[in-house]
Amino acid sequence: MNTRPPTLEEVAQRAGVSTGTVSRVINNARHVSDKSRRAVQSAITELGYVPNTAARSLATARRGAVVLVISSDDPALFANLFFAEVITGVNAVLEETDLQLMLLLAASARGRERFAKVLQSRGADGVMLLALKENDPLSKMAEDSGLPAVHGGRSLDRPPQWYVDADNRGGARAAVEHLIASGRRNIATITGELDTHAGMSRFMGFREATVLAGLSDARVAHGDFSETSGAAGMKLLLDDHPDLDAVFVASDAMATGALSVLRERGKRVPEDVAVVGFNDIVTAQHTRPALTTVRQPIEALGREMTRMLLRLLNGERPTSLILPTELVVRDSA
Amino acid sequence: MNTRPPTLEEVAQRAGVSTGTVSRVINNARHVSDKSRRAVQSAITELGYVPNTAARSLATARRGAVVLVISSDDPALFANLFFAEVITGVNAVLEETDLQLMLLLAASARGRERFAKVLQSRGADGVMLLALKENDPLSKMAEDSGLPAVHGGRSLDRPPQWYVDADNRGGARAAVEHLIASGRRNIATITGELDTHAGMSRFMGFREATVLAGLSDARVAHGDFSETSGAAGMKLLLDDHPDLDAVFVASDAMATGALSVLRERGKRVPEDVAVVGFNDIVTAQHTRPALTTVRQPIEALGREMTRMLLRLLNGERPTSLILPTELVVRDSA
DNA sequence: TACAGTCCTGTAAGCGCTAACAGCCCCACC
DNA sequence: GGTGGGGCTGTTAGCGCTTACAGGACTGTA
Repeated sequence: MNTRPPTLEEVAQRAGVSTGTVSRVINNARHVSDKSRRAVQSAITELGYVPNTAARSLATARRGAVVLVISSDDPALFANLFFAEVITGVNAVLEETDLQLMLLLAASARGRERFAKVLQSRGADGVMLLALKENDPLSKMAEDSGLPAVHGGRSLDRPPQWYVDADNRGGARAAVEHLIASGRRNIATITGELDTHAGMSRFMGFREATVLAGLSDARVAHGDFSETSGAAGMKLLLDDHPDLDAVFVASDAMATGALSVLRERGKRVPEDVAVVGFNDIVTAQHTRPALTTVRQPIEALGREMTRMLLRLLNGERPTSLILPTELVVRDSA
Repeated sequence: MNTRPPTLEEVAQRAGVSTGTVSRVINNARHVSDKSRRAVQSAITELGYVPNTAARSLATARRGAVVLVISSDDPALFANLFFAEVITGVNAVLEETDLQLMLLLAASARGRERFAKVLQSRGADGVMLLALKENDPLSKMAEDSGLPAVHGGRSLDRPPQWYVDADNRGGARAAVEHLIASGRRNIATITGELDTHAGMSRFMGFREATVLAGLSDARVAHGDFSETSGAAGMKLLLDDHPDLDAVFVASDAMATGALSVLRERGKRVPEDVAVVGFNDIVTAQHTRPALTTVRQPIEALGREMTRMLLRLLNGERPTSLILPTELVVRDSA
């Protein structure tokens, strides 16, 4: 549709210097006189020259892009705006560089193939992986490729070398300590899937807080993070431990389920039973009563993953990060 | 970290053919004997060869990527999972091709600069633009670049050549007709910003439905899509038109505000006043009562934008699309 | 047998950039 | 006045692929 964009060579001609010099100016390398530099710069603006990414990539073997891979097809991942917030964080850091962001949803087999292609064809300089399940093949693929890779979250089996994660354990502990501080003594929990790092960590946090306070950690029901499993867990707990006066629920979705069971059973929240959730999903403030919960710093997760990847690309060896969580006190506890 | 990936030339050597032939096999062009083809294919799998994207881009002047640009920094855009859904749709279509998705948040000045760079450096083969405001500079930038560009949504001033939009007018009309069908006669509306295409279309839909039914279209309050403006609008309406028995609200956020005002004023929903929103944001099903609203096909929007862009890249001239909306009947009307 | 027409294949010239290399000039120092 | 060492610059060989172009090997036809 358009005329061909100007090339570096044309800039060189117009500026009356060689291509080498133009290249030096563009990459602001040393050994360029002020005179040449000025000549080149004005030639560049006059021509509206912008370096061709492909040519540069080919010559430098650097791609100028990183890829963010989202593995989970779990709609719950989206339900708390996780996705949008992570990307906002990633973008904020990348804006300061000249790296582009590529996005890949790799839940399907086709998506995994495409990821493999990107890896093999060196289509990106680095990888950020999000929402992997246990033993997710993507993790191994990334590792095998030899590209710098940063993970969001950890898996239980084999923690990745570089990751950023939220402090699930500390968050859970803070939640339970809040319950204790408000006078609760018979505290129960509904756990998430214990074969996930997050699920297990939140459970450990619960145990830590109760045991440290000299309370029982025996009121436990196991869920899978879903709303229905939260409801089921709450029923079990009420049947087995009718004396409970508080419950720490390992996800807001489960907490929503728990709240409706409590309502059915005629328990007042928080008077009879206090409830704390985890995640601060968008609907948490719209439940009745509004849900007290633990918020994860999701945008910061995106930011820090990106910063870590940049360091890796830069040849440094950063250390993995655990980001603090925050207790959001509303009405349910 | 790794040994250099195999090149096309190495494949050629191993297969005992020339690089030209290998290239033909890869791009499955004609004029390759079965024998050569097989030889090449097995060499490829043995070596684990994947074409280098940068080299191919340089040679073909095609980038193998399209960019999705999100302009708005409005968190409301995210609040209904708009973002995630669009991307899911885009990704679904892109998966069938070998195009990669680049993502750019271009709300900031820096973001706009980066967008310009992508455009100028031919960093992508095509563009999808989302959530533009009126007179958004991005729109003009895309146009000037000459790259194929598809818009999600329209602006009032100058509709883009290729766009996909939701049927705001039809959705509004269906909402109001639902109110009429359930016996309401004194129907009000709270509009969105009337300098946006969506805001104006929804208002037009309201007027169309009321006028066609021989009802008054005079009960109007103006809002800006936000929750507080919805509350303010509802107050005005109740003051000016105490006889109203239904209200069509041009966004769910505003509807949420309206609901709380109605509650304050002791109006029962839907008995005294029926309420219909627009967007079907995630919280709509958690309001009290659950909000009847108009759902936009957001994932389909992403899909269709992408399909349209593919056609454009393919040299065809598709026609712009208006996607149907759907009334989701819950408890508020 | 000669000829044109098909297929297939190899060769090589780019695509637009970077970076190593080699020169040049100029200055400082002895 | 000779020597050495910078700083600057031009030249050029790639980076790994695609794609004319120019054959060569066949086939079918005259």
